[in-house]
Amino acid sequence: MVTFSEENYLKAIYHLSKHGSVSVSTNAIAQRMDTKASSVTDMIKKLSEKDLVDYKKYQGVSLTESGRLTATTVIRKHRLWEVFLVDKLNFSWDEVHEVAEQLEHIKSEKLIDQLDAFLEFPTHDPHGDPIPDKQGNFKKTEKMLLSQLAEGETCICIGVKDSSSEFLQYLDKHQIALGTIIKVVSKETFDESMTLQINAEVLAISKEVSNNLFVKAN
Amino acid sequence: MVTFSEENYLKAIYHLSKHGSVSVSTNAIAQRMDTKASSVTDMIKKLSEKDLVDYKKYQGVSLTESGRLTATTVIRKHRLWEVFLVDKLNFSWDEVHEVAEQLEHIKSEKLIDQLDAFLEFPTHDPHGDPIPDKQGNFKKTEKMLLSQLAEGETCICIGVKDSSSEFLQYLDKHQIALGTIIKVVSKETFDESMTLQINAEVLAISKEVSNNLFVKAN
DNA sequence: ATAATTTTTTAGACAAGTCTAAATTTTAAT
DNA sequence: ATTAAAATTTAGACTTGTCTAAAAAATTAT
Repeated sequence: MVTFSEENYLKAIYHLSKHGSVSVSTNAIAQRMDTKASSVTDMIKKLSEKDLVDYKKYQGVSLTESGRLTATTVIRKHRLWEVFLVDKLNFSWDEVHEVAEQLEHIKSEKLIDQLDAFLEFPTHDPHGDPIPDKQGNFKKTEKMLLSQLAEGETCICIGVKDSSSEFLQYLDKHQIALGTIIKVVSKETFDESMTLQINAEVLAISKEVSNNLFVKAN
Repeated sequence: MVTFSEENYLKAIYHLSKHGSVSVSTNAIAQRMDTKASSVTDMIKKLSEKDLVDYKKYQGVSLTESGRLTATTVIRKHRLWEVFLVDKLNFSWDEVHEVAEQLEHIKSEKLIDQLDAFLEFPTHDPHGDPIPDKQGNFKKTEKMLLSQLAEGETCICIGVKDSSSEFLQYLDKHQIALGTIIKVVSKETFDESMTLQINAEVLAISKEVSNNLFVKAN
């Protein structure tokens, strides 16, 4: 039995860890969940006890396979309910979040399976975020160059085409690493330059950069 | 802010007190909620503090107007969700309760208003129980048992008294569902059996069946 | 490399909701 | 009207999830 609170922590860890890959700091979780670091430590211990996260003191946490599945199931439920609220109950896209935060914790596999069918197996929620399947898989998004993205799209850095040390140093300097989430804020047509948002920072890049960075669309 | 637990207590008190009129004993609540009398006393104090019940030590509790409205709102939500589960998500009558017990606590006035409209303002849940309006008023129901009808009368199936899965499966097998129109073709006095017309079919039933099917005379 | 700062954890506390066991009040029985 | 039985409440404890304040570890800066 996973409690509401535990589900919320797992969801937060999932989001902070870019789909459960990297490990997440106590403070990051506390900030995201608007709670205290000490509360996070307490909860992490419980999650660890239940084998939902891997945890070593002072080393941050990461989701176990079981924790990841729990998190994606909650996200799946949240997004399916959002579709329901918008498509069937005439909610506007900005009203759904609060209610979906409650509905996502309802426990019934049949409920969510039937809801999925009733909504005709939607692939994205009203905010455009993808809805994972029952196994927690998001539809395969393939490797592409950053330059291929359109304005507003978000992606994850998964590699470089040019692996010269100059380029790598450039990336390092601008805090772009493997797993970094990059959002394309704007894109100029005439020189193919872009403005990116990386964490809280804004960065302008040339086409030489965007043509040499492999990303995975979100 | 009323908690899930408080809502469950108010609902129990409402049901035990026949629509909030008479006062209810601690033990009766404990028995219905499958909890201990001491826990009930503790909770009653909290509810009394919040002016949801009137309470004098050793004298039992009764709902205040505010408590009654909270209780009927929960019952309204429960029953609307049951209709949703059966009508839209293909749940059978006997599967809905557990899930509705969770859904009834979701807090959103808009959600329940829109759900009501989406379901086209149902007056009864799948068990034939009436759905109160927003003010907590139940529509005067002419609900009766099929066995009370005379030969030649027609009615609409609105619910079951016996909700065992055996009975529900029997009904299912013979194409009797919510909203099914039933005509009493003949009625035997000696064993109270009946012959019904359902759609184009004719069906003979025993008094065990007619005594457990709620209908609304047409 | 040591000191200063930040992050994380621990210790101890609190509210909600529950429990057991004991005390108190009410009700029923003689 | 007393006594026995039943119902109810109190007292003290436990769990979950949170907090503050202090201690410990890790990181950063000098």
